[in-house]
Amino acid sequence: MAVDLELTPKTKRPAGDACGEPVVYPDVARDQAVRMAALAKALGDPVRLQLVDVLRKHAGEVCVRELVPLFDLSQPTVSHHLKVLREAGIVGSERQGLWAYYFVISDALKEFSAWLS
Amino acid sequence: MAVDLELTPKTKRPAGDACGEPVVYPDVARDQAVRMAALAKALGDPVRLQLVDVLRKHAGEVCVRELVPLFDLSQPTVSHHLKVLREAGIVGSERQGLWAYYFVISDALKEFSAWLS
DNA sequence: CGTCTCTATAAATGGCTGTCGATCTGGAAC
DNA sequence: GTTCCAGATCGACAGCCATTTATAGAGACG
Repeated sequence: MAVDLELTPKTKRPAGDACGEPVVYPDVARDQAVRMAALAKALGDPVRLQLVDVLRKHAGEVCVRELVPLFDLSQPTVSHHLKVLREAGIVGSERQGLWAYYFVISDALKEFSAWLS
Repeated sequence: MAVDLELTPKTKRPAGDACGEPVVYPDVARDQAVRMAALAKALGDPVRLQLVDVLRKHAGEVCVRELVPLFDLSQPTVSHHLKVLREAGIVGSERQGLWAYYFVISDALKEFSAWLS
């Protein structure tokens, strides 16, 4: 799950030696880094992180109207944050009549979580 | 490790019932959300995520001069990203003579990683 | 039909961010 | 000393972001 870079030989500098030629590794995972950074970016806001937290604990049970008063924000702002999470693939939503129920997509954070561990 | 919100009773709506009164939980962890979101934000850039990855694998072995050519970026930009990571508490640096060696602070991502799992 | 409720979108805005070139600092080597 | 080198900082600029108010859309209900 490591994110390798666009380097090549994977030599190791002798311990005492100073900083010299770039020690370079093959570019295996620039796109992986882009994927995971996109997830991290979506989680990089306290509101969205709390949204994900509450949705993980109450998947499919919470409608937007219940989420709004949890934050000192207007309804459109909460809707905006939910949209960011949706576009990041972290949450999904299901509309039932007048209400929209959100839930965390279970495997969305798997790759990122594994890398982080 | 859950991030609770500024809610109170922790009632659960009957399953069939529609979206009604806000179901509210005690505000236990707004600051925790702020902390973790700051970490996520710092990781929310592919360059920084790759920096953390390479530093995790080569802690204290890599100087900035070796990091720069890994990215299609100028030295000041890489230095800027390292600063962001430093201010987020994710990496530290030690200056040895002319070179600066960076390393990932081991416990920095622990809380976030645990929440994510 | 009209009206009310819940949610999403639009437009505007102030602030933050990623990037660069140029410059500064401090140590090494001559 | 002077010169060179690694790294950090500065100033500027373009693009993105979080927020708000206002509005639109879609379904329930009378």
